[in-house]
Amino acid sequence: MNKTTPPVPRRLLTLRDVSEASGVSEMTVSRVLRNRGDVSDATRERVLEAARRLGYVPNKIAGALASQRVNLVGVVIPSLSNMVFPEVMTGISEVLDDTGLQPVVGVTNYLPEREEAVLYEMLSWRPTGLIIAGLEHSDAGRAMLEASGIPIVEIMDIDGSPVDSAVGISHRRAGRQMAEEILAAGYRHIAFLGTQMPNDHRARKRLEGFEEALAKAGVDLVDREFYSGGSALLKGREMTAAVLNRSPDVDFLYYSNDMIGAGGLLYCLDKGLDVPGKIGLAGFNGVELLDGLPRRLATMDACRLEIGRKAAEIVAGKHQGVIGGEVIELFPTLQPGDTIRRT
Amino acid sequence: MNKTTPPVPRRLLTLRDVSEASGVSEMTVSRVLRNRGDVSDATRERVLEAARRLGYVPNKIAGALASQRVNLVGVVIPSLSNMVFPEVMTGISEVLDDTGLQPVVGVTNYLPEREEAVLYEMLSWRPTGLIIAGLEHSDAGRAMLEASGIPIVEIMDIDGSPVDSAVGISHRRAGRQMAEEILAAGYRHIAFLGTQMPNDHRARKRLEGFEEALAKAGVDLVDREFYSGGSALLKGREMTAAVLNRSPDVDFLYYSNDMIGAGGLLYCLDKGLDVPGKIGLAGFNGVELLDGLPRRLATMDACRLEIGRKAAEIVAGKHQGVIGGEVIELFPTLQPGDTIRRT
DNA sequence: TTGAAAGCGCTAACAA
DNA sequence: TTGTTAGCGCTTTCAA
Repeated sequence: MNKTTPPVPRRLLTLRDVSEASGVSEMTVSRVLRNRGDVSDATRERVLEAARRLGYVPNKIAGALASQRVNLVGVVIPSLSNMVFPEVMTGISEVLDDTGLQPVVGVTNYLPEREEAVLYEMLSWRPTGLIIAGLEHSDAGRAMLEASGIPIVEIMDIDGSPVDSAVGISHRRAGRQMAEEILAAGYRHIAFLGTQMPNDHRARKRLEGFEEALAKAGVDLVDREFYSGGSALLKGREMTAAVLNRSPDVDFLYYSNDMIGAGGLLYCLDKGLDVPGKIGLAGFNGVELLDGLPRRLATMDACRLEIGRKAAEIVAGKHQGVIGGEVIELFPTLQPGDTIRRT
Repeated sequence: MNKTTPPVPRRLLTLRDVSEASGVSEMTVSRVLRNRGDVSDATRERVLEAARRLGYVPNKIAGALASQRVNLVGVVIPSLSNMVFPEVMTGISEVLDDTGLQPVVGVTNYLPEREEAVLYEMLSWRPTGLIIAGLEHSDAGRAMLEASGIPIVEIMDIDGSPVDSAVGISHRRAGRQMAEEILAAGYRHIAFLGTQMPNDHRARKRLEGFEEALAKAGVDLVDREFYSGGSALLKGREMTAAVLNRSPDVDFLYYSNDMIGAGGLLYCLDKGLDVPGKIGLAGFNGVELLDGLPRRLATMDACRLEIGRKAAEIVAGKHQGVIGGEVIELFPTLQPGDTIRRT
C-alpha cells in the first residue's frame, strides 16, 4: 500500500534509540533535543540527524515526571458553542504561544459536577496553571483549586471572591449600566428574555444589576421569558413573539445574549415594528455577528479577548512582582447601536 | 481571609502520604483509588477516608509512565470559531464520556506548520488515539502519524488516502450535488463566493465538484469572490453586493459556508430582490443559525455530530473485528430551504 | 487480601 | 563539553 513508509517501529522509540543511533549518551541527546546546556555543533548535528531519521518523538510523560515540570495550562469553560469562549481561547493562545505553554481545554456544560470531574482530571496532570470560568464552584472544587499549589485565574466575572487571581468584568454593573441607558432613553415598559440556566451565574448577575437599577427608578420588569436548548436565533424570535403577545404594552426587550437578541430583532423587523421608536432592544456580548444584521443591536462588549490575554499573562508569570491573588477588572463599553432611541 | 481553608500542604501529596495517613501500603492505596484487585471493605474505607481528608489528587503523569497507558485522545482541528468544530467536539465527547477517555484539543488555524507543531506536542503525550481534521498533512506530520502506533482517525473528508481510518463526507460530491440541484431548478448564471484560504481543502474540493458538475452541463461560473477575516455575516453582505454590482445578470449565488450565505440572504432581502425567483442562494454546513433567518437558506448538512461520534467510536475501539484502516463515508442531505426555486 | 521489589523514560545534579 | 547516577510517583509483577 505505502511505497515509502519508513519502517514502522514495533515499539515506540526512546532516547536510548537515538543515543545508540548517534553514538552519544542519552543525557547529551536529551540536552540537544531540549536546547539545554552546551553541546558542540558537531554533536548536535549528529543527534538531530539521528532523531529526525528515526522519527523520534520525545515522551513528555517521562520528561514531566523527571523534571517536575509540565508545560500545560488547564482551561475550564462551560461551553464551546456560544461564541464567547472561542474568543477567550484566542486571547489565551495568543499569549501562551510565546511562552512554550500549551492550553488544554475542559468543558463543563454548566454542570457543577462536571466541573468537579474536569478539575480533578486536569489537576491530576499537574499543569503549570489553571484558568477557569466563573467564581462559583462546588466546595470540593474550590478545595482542589486551593490545594493545587499552582496559579489559578478565575475569568469572566469579578463579582465575588476569587480563590487566587481573577480577570473579568462586573456583570452586575453591566446590567445596571444597560438599565440606566434604557431608562435615560425614556423606555419604561421593559421585559427580560434569557436562558433557563440556573448555573449561568453571570447572566443571573446581569439581570440582578439590571433590576436593581430599574427599581431605583421605580420601574419593575413588565415580563420575563426563558428558554433552553435549540437554535438561539430561532428561540429569540419565538420568545419575542410570546412576550409581545402577552404584554402588548412592552417598549423594551432586554436579552441575556446577542444571539437571541438578534433573533428578536429580525422578528421585530419582519413584523414591521418601529425599532427603536416604538420598541427598543439590547443584548449582551458584542459578538461580531451583529455587524451583519440589518440594524445594529445595542449590546455590551464582554472584553473576551482581553480577558483571555490577561489571564494567560498571569499564569505565564508576566505580572512580575505580584505574589498572586490579583484581581483585574475590565470595563465593557456600551454600544447603543441602532436599537435604542437617541435622546 | 479564608476561615475554613484546609491546611495548604507545602508540597503536593503523594500516595505515600495517603499510605501513612491510613496505615496501609502504597500498593493497596493505589488499588483502592483505581478500583482494582480485591481489597477488603474495611481497608477501602480507611483509604478513601484518608485520601478525601487530605485532598489527595493522584499524579497521572507518574501513573501513565508506570502503566504505559494514557486516557487521552488528541483532537486536532483547524479552528474553534466557525461553528462546525464545536459540534464535532460534542459528538466526540458524547462517546468518549462513557469510556474514561478524555479529549484534548489542539487548534491549527489552517496552518500546516502549526498542525505539525500541534501534532508533535500531542503525540509526545502518548495519547490512546488521535482524531485529526482533513486528509492533507505535511510529510513530517504524516510520518509522525504513521509512526505513532496509535489509532488515527482523519475526519470531515474522505476524498483522499487516509493514514489509518477516516470518517467524513465527500466534499467533491457535495459540490456536485448542489450544482445539479441548482441546474435542475433552471439557474444558469452562477457565481461562487468563498473564503480566501488555500489550506481549506474541503472548501476547495466542494468548489471543484461544483464546477465539474456545471461544466458537464456546459455552464461556467459567471463570477467568483473571496474574502478573509472579519465578521462572516457582514462579509457575506459585502461580497454579495460586489458580485451583484459586477455581474448584474447573475441568478445564483453559491457560498462556501452558511454564515456568508446568511449575510448574502439578508442583503438580497434588504434590497428587495426576488428570492428565489430572480436569484437563488445556497450555502454549506447546515448550521442551526439558519433556522432563525427570515427565509431558510439552502444548504447541505455536513454530518458534524455523526462524524464526531463515529471517530470517537473508532478510537475507543468500539468497532471490533476491524483491524483499523476503515473508511466511513457519511452522506449529507441537501436541504433546499426557501432559496432555490421549486421546479 | 496485602506487600515488596523493580522499573516505566526521562532529567537534575554532579563528576569527569 | 560530555557522561554517570539517582531518582520523579506510580503500577506491574510476583511473593507472602
